[in-house]
Amino acid sequence: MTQERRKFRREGEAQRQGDLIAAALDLIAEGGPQAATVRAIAQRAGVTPGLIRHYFRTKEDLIGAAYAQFVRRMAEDHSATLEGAGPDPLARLARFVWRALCPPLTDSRTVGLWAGFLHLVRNDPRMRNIHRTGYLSFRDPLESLIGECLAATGRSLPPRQLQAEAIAANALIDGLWLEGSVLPEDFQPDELPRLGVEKVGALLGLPLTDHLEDMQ
Amino acid sequence: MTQERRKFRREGEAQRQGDLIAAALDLIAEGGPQAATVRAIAQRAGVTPGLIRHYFRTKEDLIGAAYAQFVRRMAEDHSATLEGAGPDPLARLARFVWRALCPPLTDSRTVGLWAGFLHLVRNDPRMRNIHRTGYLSFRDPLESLIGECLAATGRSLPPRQLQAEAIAANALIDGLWLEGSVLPEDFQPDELPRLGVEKVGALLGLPLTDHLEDMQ
DNA sequence: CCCGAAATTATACGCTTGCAGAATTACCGG
DNA sequence: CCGGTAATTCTGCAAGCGTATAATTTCGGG
Repeated sequence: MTQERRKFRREGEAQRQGDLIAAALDLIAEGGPQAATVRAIAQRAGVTPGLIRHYFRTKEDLIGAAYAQFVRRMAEDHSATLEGAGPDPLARLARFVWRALCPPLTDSRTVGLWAGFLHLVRNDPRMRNIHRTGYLSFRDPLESLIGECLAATGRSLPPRQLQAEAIAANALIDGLWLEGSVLPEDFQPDELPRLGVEKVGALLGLPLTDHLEDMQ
Repeated sequence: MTQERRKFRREGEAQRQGDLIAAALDLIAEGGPQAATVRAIAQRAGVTPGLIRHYFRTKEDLIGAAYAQFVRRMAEDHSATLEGAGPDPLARLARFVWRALCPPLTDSRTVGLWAGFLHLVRNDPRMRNIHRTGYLSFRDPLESLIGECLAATGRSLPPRQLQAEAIAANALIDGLWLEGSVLPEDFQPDELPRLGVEKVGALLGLPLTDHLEDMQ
């Protein structure tokens, strides 16, 4: 009884690469890099292991491509949240903070990916650059928004102090993001984004809570 | 030529377990869980792989013990920082925040361990409990300190709002801890703890910066 | 001084891993 | 409808993994 060869369909390069990257990200998010074996990735992508080497020179290349996509998606998703917002800087800042603390940015998958990639990022300068790009693409818009808000309320700061405000606000968001993602059952729905908007406002002395109704 | 057996010295159980745990933590901090193989741990501890199974029933047990020690050390180190402080609640809170953002709590090793353990913590309820213990042993004292400070300045909050303040302050500290640990070259020495004390003060409306001279 | 218990090493096994190359199959252009 | 191309599967390999167990060495007590 010769068992027959598995049937398959041909797909384009972009499709298959996308499938493989998505599978790798899923596995890393759930179980860390150790869970993303060549065989597991292939199985989740619905192909056989050998195909990976047809689209990526090595497994490390695939992981690198996956990280790049992860960072790019995060940045795109979040910068897109400002498009629907009006012109009022305070409303825009409130929305920016709120959205940073909602899914998909705040969920266990994201922090799982973040932690899973940390050591790869640390030990590979190429990945380190990808990381920095993503970090700044989050902090820079935040700094601009804060600057606009302060200017709108009559205050304005020298660049260095403005940057410090952005770092602190960003840290507050990051910390809430971290806690909410790691211990999700400790927070009620909306508690985290609400807390974020409220406390970033307190940090900067801005009445952000006035814009809470616009959310959700 | 029969190559001779390796010489060795007998050590007590505590000593060897400690060595093995330390070796495992080193490896996880540097390269994540995947770097902490039985053979690598043994080599770094200066013994042969078989010995691990003499002191730990399984590798998973060793990793669990390592995580427990890591969490315990962090909590001990940090709660010890309050012992040298005076009775003034404001000074105590300032010191608490300052110390949380200095080495050894803020360094790349700590965040490396934190990230390395994340997925193990997620998927193992026993480790999850260890984690929660450590997290609360940090947040609870913070909440008490904030309560004392607010009481001392005449304000006092219902428990629920006090807890929210503690969560936010803790998040701010966590976020700064994260950023400082991941991108250490982006911050000058003392910039991070100084920022932390200043911004936690801003968050709570407390004059914490008055106590900055006592640090260092 | 030596003997027994326990600490430590050595060896081996079955399994998984990433990678390589040959074999096969699906699909497109004629 | 058919042939060529390349997308995909299949098989195999060497290395590394955690674990099990037997063989040795150390060292304190008689």
